[in-house]
Amino acid sequence: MAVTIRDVARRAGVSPSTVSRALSGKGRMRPETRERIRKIARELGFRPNAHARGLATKVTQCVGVVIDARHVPLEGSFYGPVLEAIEATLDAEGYHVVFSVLRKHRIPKSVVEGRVDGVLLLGTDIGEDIVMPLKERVPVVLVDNHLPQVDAVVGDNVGGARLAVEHLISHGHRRIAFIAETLADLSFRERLAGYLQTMEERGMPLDEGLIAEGERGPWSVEKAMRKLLAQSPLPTAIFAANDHMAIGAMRFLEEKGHRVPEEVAVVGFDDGDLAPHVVPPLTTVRVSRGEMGKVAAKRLLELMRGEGAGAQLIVLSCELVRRRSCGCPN
Amino acid sequence: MAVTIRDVARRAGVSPSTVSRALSGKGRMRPETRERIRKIARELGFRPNAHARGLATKVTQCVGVVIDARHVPLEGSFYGPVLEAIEATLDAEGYHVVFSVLRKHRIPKSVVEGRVDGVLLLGTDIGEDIVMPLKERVPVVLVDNHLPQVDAVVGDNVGGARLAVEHLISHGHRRIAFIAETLADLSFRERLAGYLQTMEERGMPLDEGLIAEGERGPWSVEKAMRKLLAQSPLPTAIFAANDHMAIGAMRFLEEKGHRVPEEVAVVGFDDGDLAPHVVPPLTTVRVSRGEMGKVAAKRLLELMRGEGAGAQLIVLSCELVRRRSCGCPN
DNA sequence: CTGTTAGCGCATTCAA
DNA sequence: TTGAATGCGCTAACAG
Repeated sequence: MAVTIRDVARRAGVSPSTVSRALSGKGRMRPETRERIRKIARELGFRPNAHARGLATKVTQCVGVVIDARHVPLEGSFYGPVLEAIEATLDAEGYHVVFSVLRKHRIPKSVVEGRVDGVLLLGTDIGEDIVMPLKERVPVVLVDNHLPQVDAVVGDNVGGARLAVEHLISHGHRRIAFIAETLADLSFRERLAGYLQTMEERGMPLDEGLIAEGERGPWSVEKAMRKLLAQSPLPTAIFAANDHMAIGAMRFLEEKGHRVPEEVAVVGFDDGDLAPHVVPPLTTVRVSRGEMGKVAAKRLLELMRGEGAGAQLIVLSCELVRRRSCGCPN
Repeated sequence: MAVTIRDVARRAGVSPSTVSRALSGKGRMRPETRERIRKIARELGFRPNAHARGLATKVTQCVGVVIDARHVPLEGSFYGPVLEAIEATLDAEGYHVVFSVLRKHRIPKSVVEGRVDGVLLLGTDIGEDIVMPLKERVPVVLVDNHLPQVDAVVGDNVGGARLAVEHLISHGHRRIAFIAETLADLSFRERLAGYLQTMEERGMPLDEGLIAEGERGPWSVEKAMRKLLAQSPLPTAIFAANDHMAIGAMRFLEEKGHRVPEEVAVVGFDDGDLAPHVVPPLTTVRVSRGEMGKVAAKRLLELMRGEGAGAQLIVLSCELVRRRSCGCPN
């Protein structure tokens, strides 16, 4: 059996509650006794039992990090670095991370069992049906997604898309297409909006035929690209809603004998692990995933401390990473 | 306040202890009362409080998954899919995953605070200094690493290396080099052993100059490759201890004007996310990371149930994934 | 400033 | 088969 607060108390000749106070730092007491007790606790190797403490205080010192199942099968998942940053930030404040995957849209066990003081929800496609019930029990911060009245941190999808499209325009392109796996995802719709705005502002030809949606699953790129290649004249550039689509598009173009970027330039979004390694290296929009995790964790910390009234939406700005697929040299 | 066992008891007209029995399934009781109580509990939306239960039973229903810090900064980390498989396996058994990163070789807080019933340690480089203290408190399973007297699941590094080298030999190569970031890692030493064995058995020229170790950090590939390129004649093939080294080697060779695989064939190890996407696509040795996580989780489950006396080492066999960097067509 | 008392919610004796 | 009593280890009122 591990050493308890009573052992320490006995050894120090005081009561358990005094030990509790000495260790927690709450309430006033003679500094010298406090120090003496702390020293004894250290010597005895005392470790507060998390369950006992949780039972008494109703705080767990744990936060749930739940990832939408839709994002996990993808290797090189976008969220790995986010998770790492979250863990680092939370660990520094003495919190633990309870990691889980959101399956079948059932609200996470960790929350219903009262195992966590707050929740970070990662995924672009988590709806109110799941967020609202959670939010009634613990503070919630959405990552890479947002909903009215809920705290969230997201990348600047609209701004990032503008960067991409502006860049393509600066290369002299006018017929610029947009492709996405789906427009069901909020992020992708926002990127489309950025595309649309920029095209319109810059007086580019806006054409239904230049906007193609794929579908979930392996044939997504195929479907979207077939539509684009049916256009004439062909678009001279493609802005894809994420790297995955962009890379798929490059492969497809190559197969059909179109050269990238000479005939068709391509820009992606995410700056995932693959981007620098594909051929040609992919120009893409980056939002720092580590920053995203860190900021989200910090916001949740505030919420759990009862600070920060009123939901806030934190938008992280994006940058364009120029590589070769857009037509930039070297 | 959430509904407790007492609420259910009151509603059912029985005592709290009866409810506890009904819900836990332990101890005999009239099946109809059991059902009646369970039904009421369901209606009331009763959720056992994890802390109370943990305090009473000393089981947490949590397992710690800790990843060596050395592996986390790498994007596209090898362990993402392992983590996912672990979570899925454990979740199915009602366990929660407490995720953390092993920093500065300090034994994880989650364990010292008694928050977990068992621990999965991921990382090739975790030593006895950290494993042994942990093992005294809870069952431990090592993943991708092994130590005497400790349960572990690993890929068959030796066998995998043999596969790679045999394949290169079958392409007609004789001067086959081996490179690794470091030989401090057990996995890499095992891969070297597999290389050595195969070369010797097949009567290939074994040459100190064909074995190059890099160093931790960005210059690793550079250092190892310089050594190889100083040889004459040059090796005609390179077996790299992991994909990272293999890809680096390909870039280096390309820069120096050597064509892969025509002049120098390259085979990696891991089959990470990048392998199919680099140019030429990398031939590499795969050990299923999902399987690794699943098997490790299952073993830990056994251990936590008190089954499985005596440490066991579970070796997962590898397969060679043939792509183009080895000289295979298409 | 410190000790006493009384739970937190559940599981588990032991009686009935 | 069921209920009452007790304790898991800690915190928090309230006295002293």
